[in-house]
Amino acid sequence: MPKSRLLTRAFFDRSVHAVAPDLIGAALLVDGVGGTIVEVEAYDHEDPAAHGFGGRTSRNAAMFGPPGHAYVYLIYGLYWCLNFVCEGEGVASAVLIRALAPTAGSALMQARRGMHEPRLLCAGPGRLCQALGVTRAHDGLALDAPPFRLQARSGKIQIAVGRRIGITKAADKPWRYGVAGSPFLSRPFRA
DNA sequence: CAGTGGATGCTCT
DNA sequence: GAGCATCCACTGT
Repeated sequence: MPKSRLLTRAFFDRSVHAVAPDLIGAALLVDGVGGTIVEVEAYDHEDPAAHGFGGRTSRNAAMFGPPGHAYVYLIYGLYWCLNFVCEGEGVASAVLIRALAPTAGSALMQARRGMHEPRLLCAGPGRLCQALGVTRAHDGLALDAPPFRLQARSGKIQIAVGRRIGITKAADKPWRYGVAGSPFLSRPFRA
């Protein structure tokens, strides 16, 4: 087994704009199922597009909790989205996990998704939560303990930057990060 | 390929 | 009651 550094709270207790690109290439497993993170977006506490911007509510409570924990919410009444809480407790900044390159548990992911094309198993925030079985039950859970397992990126990689997807407020901010050439992105990065 | 619209339900105003 | 950090099926080139 190659040695691997697990991501703990200290990793997330930094600016969300530093954490987000550092998550590209990291391994994310939930109950042993998952893959390599290839796309994320940063949402900071002064960001009108961020759920925590308007203050604490019952939905976004986990965003105001300690760093290194999950914030999971339901979007469009249909799909779950997984975030990693960053910066200090009470700051309400988080990284949205948008796409993985599947590496573990593909059969289970295919069954959960009801489809078989590897490229689309985890290509999008809703899709990857469906594939990994992430639901409201994971909201507020620590990321350095089961069912989560997060391993730091080992090698050096080239990280692409672009505008965030699917939002109307602060849509011009270049806070989307990813692996430019990956076939597992929710959408390609513009050249 | 690109573009459009429906599904579906929770949260906040 | 409006809006939503989405996805899929379907249309038309």
